[in-house]
Amino acid sequence: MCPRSSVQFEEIRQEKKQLIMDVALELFAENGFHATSISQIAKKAKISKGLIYNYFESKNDILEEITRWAFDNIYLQLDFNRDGILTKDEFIGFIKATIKSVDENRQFWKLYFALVFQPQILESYAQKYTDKGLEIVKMLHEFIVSQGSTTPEKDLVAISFLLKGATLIVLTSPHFFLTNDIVEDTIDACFRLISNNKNTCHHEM
Amino acid sequence: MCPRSSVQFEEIRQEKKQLIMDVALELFAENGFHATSISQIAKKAKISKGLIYNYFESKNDILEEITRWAFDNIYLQLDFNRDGILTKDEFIGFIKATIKSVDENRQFWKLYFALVFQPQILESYAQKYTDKGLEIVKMLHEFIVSQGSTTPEKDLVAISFLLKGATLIVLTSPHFFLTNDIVEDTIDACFRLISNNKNTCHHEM
Amino acid sequence: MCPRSSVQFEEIRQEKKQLIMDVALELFAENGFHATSISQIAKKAKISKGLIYNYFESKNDILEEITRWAFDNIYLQLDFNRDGILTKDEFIGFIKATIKSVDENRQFWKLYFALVFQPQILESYAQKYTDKGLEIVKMLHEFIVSQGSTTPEKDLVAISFLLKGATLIVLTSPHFFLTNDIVEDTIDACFRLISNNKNTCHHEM
Amino acid sequence: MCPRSSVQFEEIRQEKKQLIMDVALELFAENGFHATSISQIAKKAKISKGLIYNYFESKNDILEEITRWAFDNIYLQLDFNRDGILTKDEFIGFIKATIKSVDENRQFWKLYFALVFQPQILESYAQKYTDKGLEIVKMLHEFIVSQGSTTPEKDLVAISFLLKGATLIVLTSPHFFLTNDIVEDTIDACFRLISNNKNTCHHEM
DNA sequence: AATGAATGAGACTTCATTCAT
DNA sequence: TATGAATGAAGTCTCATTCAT
Repeated sequence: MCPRSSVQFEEIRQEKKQLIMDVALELFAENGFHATSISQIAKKAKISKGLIYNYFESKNDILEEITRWAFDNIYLQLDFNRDGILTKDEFIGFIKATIKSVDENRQFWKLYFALVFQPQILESYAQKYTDKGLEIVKMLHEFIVSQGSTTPEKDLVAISFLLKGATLIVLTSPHFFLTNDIVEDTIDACFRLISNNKNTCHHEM
Repeated sequence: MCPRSSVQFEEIRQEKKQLIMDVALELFAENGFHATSISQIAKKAKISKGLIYNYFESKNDILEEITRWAFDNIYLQLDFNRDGILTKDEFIGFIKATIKSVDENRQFWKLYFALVFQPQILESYAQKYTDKGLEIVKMLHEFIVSQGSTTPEKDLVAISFLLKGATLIVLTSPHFFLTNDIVEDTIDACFRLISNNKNTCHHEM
Repeated sequence: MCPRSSVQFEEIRQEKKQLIMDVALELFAENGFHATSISQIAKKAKISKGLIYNYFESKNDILEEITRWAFDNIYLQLDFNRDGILTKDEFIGFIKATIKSVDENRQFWKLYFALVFQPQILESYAQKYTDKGLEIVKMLHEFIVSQGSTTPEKDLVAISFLLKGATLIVLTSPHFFLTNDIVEDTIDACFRLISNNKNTCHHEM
Repeated sequence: MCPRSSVQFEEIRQEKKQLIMDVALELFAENGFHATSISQIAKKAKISKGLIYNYFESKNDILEEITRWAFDNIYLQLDFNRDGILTKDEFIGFIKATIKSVDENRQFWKLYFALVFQPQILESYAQKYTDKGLEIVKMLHEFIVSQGSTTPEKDLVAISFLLKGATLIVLTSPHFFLTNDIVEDTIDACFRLISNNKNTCHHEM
């Protein structure tokens, strides 16, 4: 049974690799990168330690591949701006998708925030994340302007905070809030901010 | 050749202990708890590894003491609700103080967020943090109601998100924003949200 | 290039584990548990320190496994009382076996006495040893009675002392006595004590 | 109060030294030499660690001094053979004194046996102990002969075993036996052995 | 005489990684 | 492809000992 000959090798490889990444993501997200050992991953994936090194060069490489994969499959999907201009529905869709993504890919997003706070773990993707972030910001800015806001910069900042805060809450307090409520409240607040500044109030600090 | 007095010893102890905690906080915040070794702390503090164990029972104990200390000296100060009711100025002061605190105690707050995402590292303080958090939420809710908001729950959620998002931005993107701007924009957005529900705008400072 | 079969692995494990236990017993017996380091064991066994932890959970675990093993393979054999009653030959066999066992398993018995004097090192087996000891005492008592002794309690005590003393001498002064002489003298003394109470002497072998 | 000038220094020194030795003996006997730390000794003696090194050169030195002291004050007293010949009463007194000494100096004798089993801890006194032991053996032999034993060698061996076993029991099972009973039984057995061999029985092995 | 802060060697233990099979 | 025994560096922690005061 030992020397297998078949053309499905590549398929098996891909499945094994994905299995390892899935398990590793779960453990990294739950316990942190440094607190997760190769042994743990191997045991949970029900394979040997050695096999992992058949698919990945190092423990760090697992993290990098997870990040690359998640970046392509999760982060990149957060883009509704196909034609460069966001309609109102697209904006709503974007907010909704972002928060739902966090809810559904909890593990990745926990890892994402961990990496944001300890950027030296994985320097290679910092720039990629930043670029994508700027792109989103630009997209939002254009939308706010298109909605007739007279203080688009202020609104952009506030909406960014709102969204960031919302995702954080989804991640850290899932038992306190329903995701749907969070989505609704966030969208609602966004529009109240945009529409409100047509008769904005000034106060100094 | 008299031995040092116990007062002298106590002084030395306090100074050295604080030194270790300062250095450890810096490294924990920068690299994470697990990625920071006792050796690194010792080297950076310019003392021997062994000495650290004269002051702390374990690496975990260092973290606990840092957390305890920071909790008492940083987190607890974020409370302007001395009499149970927040005035408008106190609310503004609270927002301002929160964001400034994050800006000024960047290291602690990075550690705080890391611990939020890996709560198993330090279980002892989770409850304390949660309790404090709930207290703040209650305080904010009362303020929003006192301001005549017709949708206080919605506003509370939105303001919580705003504040959380703002602190996160202060921590992670200090080069993109001026803290003063963040403070101003956050306060501004808060009031726009609250006042928006009344369809009027008459808050002065 | 097939992987080893699990049978092969099991073989390797058993051999290596026994090697470590043999070496550790030797060093524990010679230098004491606390004075023996994992490094010493590894060096003497010609393996790496790390490998030891592939087989044992801790240094204490090595001691426990040695003790468990020795208990089953050495201590438990000191029982000739298969049917609950000791014949004269069985008694002689028991004395002989006990002393020979000490002579042949010098290392274990040195460790045994060390543990008797520092019971806190290994609390798990104290009870087991005690139970076995009481069983032996009971067996001896019955034998002495069966031999018609008029002072079985006195004889039991004396014979216990004799045997304990004999084993101690075998352990500590092997160069002063021949084991065979010790065996003979001990048996001789036992019977002299028993028969003395009857003022007769008629035991053959 | 610091620079004291007095002639009682030497007295204080002796008292302190004895205090340290007492505490150290207690801990060594209870936990073993290696498992006892200088810190423990200092704490239990209510002095500082540093002070110990004012009186002893090293941890090993403490052990040596304890052993020297105990040898002179405990072990050496086990000698009733003032004039080279042991009377019957002196023999009884010797047995009694030996067992009582073990009972009363439990800590030292536990340490003694620990050192017997791990002689490399303290090589300097091994010879001294051995010499003393041989002297006692010689004394006993002469007594046995003087009592008219026809098999003095056999008796000597048996009595040695008896005594060794008795001391061991006193040390390890103090709750099972009354020391007085042990003394009585041991003396009784000794004389039964000596007197019995006037009509000894032969059996082969 | 007395203190305890400070050191550094070395203890136990973990773990990423290699390698023979 | 797959295994897990094996390694060795590095981590946490302990402790005998030194030393300034």
